[in-house]
Amino acid sequence: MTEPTPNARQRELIEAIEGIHVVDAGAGTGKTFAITRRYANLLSEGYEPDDVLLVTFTNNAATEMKERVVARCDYSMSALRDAPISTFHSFCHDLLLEYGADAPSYLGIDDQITQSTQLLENEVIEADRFRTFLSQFVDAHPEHEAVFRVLNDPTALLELIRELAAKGVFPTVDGWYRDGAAALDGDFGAFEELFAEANAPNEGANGATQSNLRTSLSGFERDRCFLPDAPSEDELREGYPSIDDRWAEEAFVEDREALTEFIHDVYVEYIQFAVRRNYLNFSFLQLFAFVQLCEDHALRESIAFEQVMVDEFQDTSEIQFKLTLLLAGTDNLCVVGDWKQSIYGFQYAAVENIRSFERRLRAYKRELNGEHERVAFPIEEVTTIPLRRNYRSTQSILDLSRHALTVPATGSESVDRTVEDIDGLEAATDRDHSTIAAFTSASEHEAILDRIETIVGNDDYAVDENGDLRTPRYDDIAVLTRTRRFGRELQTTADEFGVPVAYEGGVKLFETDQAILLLAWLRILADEDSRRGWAVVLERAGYTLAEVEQILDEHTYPDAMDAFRDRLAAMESIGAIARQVFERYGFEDAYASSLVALLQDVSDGTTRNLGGMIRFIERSLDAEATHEIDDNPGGDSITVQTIHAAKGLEHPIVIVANINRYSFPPAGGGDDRIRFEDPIGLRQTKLSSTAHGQPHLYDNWRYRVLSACLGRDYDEERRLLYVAMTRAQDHLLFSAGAEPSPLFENLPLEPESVEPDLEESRIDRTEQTRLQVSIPEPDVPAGQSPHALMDDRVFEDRDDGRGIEFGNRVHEFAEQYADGEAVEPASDDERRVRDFIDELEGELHVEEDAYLPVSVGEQEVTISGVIDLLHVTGDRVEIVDYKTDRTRDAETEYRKQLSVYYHVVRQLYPDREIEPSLFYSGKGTVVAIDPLSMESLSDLVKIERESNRSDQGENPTIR
DNA sequence: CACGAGCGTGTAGAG
DNA sequence: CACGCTCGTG
Repeated sequence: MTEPTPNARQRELIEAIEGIHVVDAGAGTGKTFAITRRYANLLSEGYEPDDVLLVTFTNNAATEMKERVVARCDYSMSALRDAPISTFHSFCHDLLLEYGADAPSYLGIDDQITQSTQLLENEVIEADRFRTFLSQFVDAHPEHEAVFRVLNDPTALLELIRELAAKGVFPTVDGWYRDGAAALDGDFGAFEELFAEANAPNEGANGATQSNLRTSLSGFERDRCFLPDAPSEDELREGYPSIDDRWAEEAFVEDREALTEFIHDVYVEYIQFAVRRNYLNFSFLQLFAFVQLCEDHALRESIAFEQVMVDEFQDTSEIQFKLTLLLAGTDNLCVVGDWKQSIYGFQYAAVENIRSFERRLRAYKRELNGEHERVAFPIEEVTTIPLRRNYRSTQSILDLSRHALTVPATGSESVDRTVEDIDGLEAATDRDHSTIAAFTSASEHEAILDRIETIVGNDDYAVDENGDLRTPRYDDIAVLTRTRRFGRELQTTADEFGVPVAYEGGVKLFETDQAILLLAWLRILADEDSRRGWAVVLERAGYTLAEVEQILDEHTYPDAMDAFRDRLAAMESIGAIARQVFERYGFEDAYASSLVALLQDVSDGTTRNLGGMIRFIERSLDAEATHEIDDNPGGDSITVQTIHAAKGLEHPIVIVANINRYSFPPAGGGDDRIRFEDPIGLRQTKLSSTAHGQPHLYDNWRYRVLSACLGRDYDEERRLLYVAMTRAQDHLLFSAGAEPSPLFENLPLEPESVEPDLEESRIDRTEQTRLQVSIPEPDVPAGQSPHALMDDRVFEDRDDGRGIEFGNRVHEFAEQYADGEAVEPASDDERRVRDFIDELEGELHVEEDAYLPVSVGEQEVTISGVIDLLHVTGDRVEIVDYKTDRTRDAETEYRKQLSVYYHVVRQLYPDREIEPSLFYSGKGTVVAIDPLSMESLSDLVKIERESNRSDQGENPTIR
């Protein structure tokens, strides 16, 4: 894309090099473009890269900025490599390594930050260390027993520490840093206002009705057990239509000394624990950098930048705002953001940082200048530059998106803001060809896929490309979801129907097939839960449930698997084991390599602590840990991602999906028992007491009242919806299921109820480098392996063969050899296999799983098996099954097996000729097989099932 | 008809 | 824990 000419507002920003500027940069208004141009302009005005701090939200954004700056100025990439263009976290990291050795001393902690201090990025590992810390903490502090008993989830405590750190509340060894203690107490004045608001009478048809507060306190005692000092529901709700004002103070004022002490001790001792063990988490990085900059005046003054720019300011936390002020040596400060796109509240982003920029600026300057002048520059003059010209979407999309910010998120919520209060964006294009539509369906996944099939190739959904409209493709479409789960489900359904999908964003790495198999093998190796491990491994190999059970009961594991286990047992490191497992199963993808890297990292590369590793994986599963994985298969596929992941991106056609009750907004909230909330401060929802003789957890009635006043804020949900909508360039669709969310129903749309009909689109048009096979819905179909179809009488009295063991060895060799491993043939048969493989010129796929759905009457049955070798060339695909038989007696039975593979492979490679064949290793001959039709296979399954019904009972289902 | 009480329900996001 | 539904009452 050629760089456009900046518009008037953008030019104002680019050229405004002095003074404080708040850039209110709406979605798609060329923010990154303007920032990079401004940066380049600063350089051309004589600033050195070292004079200019540019803070970005992610490391990727930092790299992109650098690249774009390089394109605009005389500096090279290498000259800018060390320029301060980075995230807050990396900046703090660098600062601490260089100057922060003594930062802990300002909190009264003796240990130093050293060059070997590591940044601990993995949260599961940190949670692990925190648990270790906590158990020794409890032993050392019997006085905290009562508060500790209240905790249900120890990691929630770590979460609380992170929150306090992000809000600038730090402990010192014997108290709180600066005015941290005040924040913990909360602000009664501010609370009183919330109380009054919640307690104001409502207007009914015949005069005043009870206040929201009074309503929500009905059922005050339901499912609860309070201490005897709690008022009864009748006492509390005595007044009408409002409850008595005295309850504000009664509820707010509470003895929280034990709680505060507990949190203080856990907090400060955990910091000590971390520093002593040479690690810091993201939160402590900022905490120590802040403290160092605060206390070391000489350092602060020497670092102070002449120019500071902060991007995505709406997603900064309180501590980051303050860090910004400490790092700015002059009032040449420029923050860029859009409150409407603030969606990281759960990472403690404070939308007020940008919404109330000037108020916070004044408050923080005053606070930081308490006993020493740290922020010397004047802050009186703040210039706001609004960027309103949108280069992404059509006007109709932009007009609709404003409604997202005013839609009630629940049936009863009233939003005190109207569309007119929202600054609208103005489309740069005159063209408005947008289709804006909404649909609901009881089967939402299918309805979405159905709609996608309608869109692709349909000029009603033509998209703009350099000013011309063209026919839409799959890769023009993005499905954006609030929750990751829905995206993953959709991906599964799409695979099933052959709609090409690329899922982008965080992946729950430990829920992938790769990790599940690895975990299974680790369990087998460590002999912990080994039955579970074997079950997974055997099922994966295509054994039916009944077969698996038999093997498990009799411990008659297939020889090849036994041998493989022994091989793994000899491995030195977890990384080697993982690599070996993935190699065996043919996983050469991004998931596998990320897992190897991660596990290597976790185990410090050397130790082979299987039990520890199993627990790490289990806990990661439990914590639903996600990892960013670059797994874009390329090609023409739709994008599925969460709204969070889509931020900053754009797509020609956007489908905002799963706008359903309990999903968007998501239901519930944390059940953390110790919380820190503005303005009530630190609170516990449960109290431990022996009021009735026995120690017992009681509900805290005060918290119950306080939380009723706080209410729930759905602004962030609306902003998420806004972000989703403003990703769309040409067309914007909304989808919901059987129970749409109020967010969906209250948008000015006319939803259409649809009944998806995907029969016709069930054609596989995917052809990807990685072999992917569709696995049908798990609940209906029954599973079989191709061997079940075969008449095994032909195998019974064969003394010509050399037994299953020999066969397995040859297969094992063939697999390893085709994979390029350095293995030597140990028999004539293996030598013949080697020669055969050497002749093949195309791409080889080894041990591929094949799943074939077959309709038998009403039922869907899945036949699964493992293809020994696929040989793929430009125009054909050869399916090879090795046989060590000396005769061809069993060929009619093998034909059934190969037919199953044939139909699976045919779907994967629709444009190529498929050649199923047997390789007889005894003679080195290849025999082509004429595949059976689907109908014949279906009949075979039917016959096989009828003959088995008597002794098998219900057919087992597999997943 | 209007309001309030009682009850069943389902439970994220990401560096 | 807070939604929305249903049922009971004035």
